[in-house]
Amino acid sequence: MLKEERQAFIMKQINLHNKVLSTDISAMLSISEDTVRRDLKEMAEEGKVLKVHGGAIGRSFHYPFDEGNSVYAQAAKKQIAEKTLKLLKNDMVVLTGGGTTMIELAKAIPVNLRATFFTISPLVALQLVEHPNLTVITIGGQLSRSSHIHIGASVINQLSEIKVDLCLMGANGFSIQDGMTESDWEVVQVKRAMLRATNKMAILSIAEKLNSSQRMKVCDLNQINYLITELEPDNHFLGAYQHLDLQLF
Amino acid sequence: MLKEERQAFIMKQINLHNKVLSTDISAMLSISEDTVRRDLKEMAEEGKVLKVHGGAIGRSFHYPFDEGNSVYAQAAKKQIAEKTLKLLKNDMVVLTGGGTTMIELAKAIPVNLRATFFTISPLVALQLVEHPNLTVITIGGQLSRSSHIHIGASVINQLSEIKVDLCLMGANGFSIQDGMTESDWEVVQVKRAMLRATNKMAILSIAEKLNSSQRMKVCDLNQINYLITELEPDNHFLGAYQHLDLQLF
DNA sequence: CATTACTTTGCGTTTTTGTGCATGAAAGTA
DNA sequence: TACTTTCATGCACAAAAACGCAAAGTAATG
Repeated sequence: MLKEERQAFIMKQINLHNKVLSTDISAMLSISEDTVRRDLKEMAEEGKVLKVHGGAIGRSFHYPFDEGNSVYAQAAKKQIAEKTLKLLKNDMVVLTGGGTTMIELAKAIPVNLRATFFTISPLVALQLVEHPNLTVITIGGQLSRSSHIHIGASVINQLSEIKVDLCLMGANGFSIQDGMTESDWEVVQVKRAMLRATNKMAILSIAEKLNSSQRMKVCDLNQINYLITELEPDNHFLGAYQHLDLQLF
Repeated sequence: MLKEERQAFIMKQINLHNKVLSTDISAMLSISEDTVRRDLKEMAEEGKVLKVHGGAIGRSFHYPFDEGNSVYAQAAKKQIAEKTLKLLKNDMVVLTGGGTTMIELAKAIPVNLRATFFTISPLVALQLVEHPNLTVITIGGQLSRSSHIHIGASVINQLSEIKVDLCLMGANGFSIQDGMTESDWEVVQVKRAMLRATNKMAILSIAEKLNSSQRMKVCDLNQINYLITELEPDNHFLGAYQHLDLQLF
């Protein structure tokens, strides 16, 4: 049997079932597992499949929307993501919100981090689950059309039943006078519930959003433990926040 | 024997079997393998065949993987999606699984449909929420790395609390003998819970997956109300399913 | 017809490629 | 932790390809 035939067969199986086990292919084609593994390795190098322990899975599931890097201030958000990594330790339980900054963080997480992530954002969940050592749990509920996060009573209810080490979220409005603010009532409810579900709260925000306010208050600044921006902590722009009981990154 | 003759013969064999082995041709025509190799090399340079170690394969063989949209059998899946639309009525409550076919369905839903969709797939949820008149509710839980759907006890628990009009899901294995089958135990559990949560069950599957079985059984065919494939209902390939208490589309 | 130039073919040798097996390392699992 | 499965690596062997070369065939020309 030709190598190409075998690989075509494997490809077909993957397209059909989204995954193959080396042992299965080996049995089906009566060839050694070594050969299968070498085929999978080759196909993986060509980008046709994703090799995993025990076999391979299709690549088509690899998140279709993430092409086209049209994220606003992406460079800054990547910087923020890098800084945030310092807060993440092995075996932590983390809760995250949504937003493009959080997506950047999800991408930036090192592959060897072993942790559990709760998230209310399906996008973040899909990004996180690409990491082999993360357990990803989506807090489900009604999906908000505008913010692409889960909202509603069911989300708040589920959040009331967990307690995590660290919560990461973005901020819509953030200022000394008004604390953390939002424009959407539903989102406010969810963020408050997230606040109650965590020991430590970190806000990831580009500096541009600081000193701005929205209509509805989420919480006071004293409830925030960490503030992570793309600026250096001693930047004069952050002056107003440097004396607070709030760690800058 | 003339070179043209030989190459015509080789071409015929390739059209017939999609591949040739150098040794076979050599034996059949009583010429040296070198000559065959040289012929194949020449034909490959003209683009007539694809030369591989051990022989050659038809052009149509290797190509399909590289070209086009990376979703397997997307045309068929779009057809399935179109047919499925007939089952959807305004104000319905629908539950969906995951998979590329379901994504295609989510894309194909008309903008004016007003309905509520529960789904265990974050990808499907994100696609559905683009439609202005749909309410989208994600059944959250642990996100499966391999299938990108939510699995686990929490999912099953949430499913036990809802009752929907129609459930749409894909099938990994589907046959008269074994019913609907899956290869992943967790997925089996979730699918069974989905079955319990719905009044009507529709299976969306490309015909290629019919008459194939996986290791674990989800349910018998009599629990399925609709089977939607890309084929016409009276297609002879579906013969075995035409007499069942199961509506074909 | 003979000569020349060129192409095709087969054969022997060397290189490359593909496959299976053994071993120890790594990853996953109970 | 201990145990099993899977993986990577090196090795041996076989199959196939590439290469050079010589023999045989082909065509053109004087």
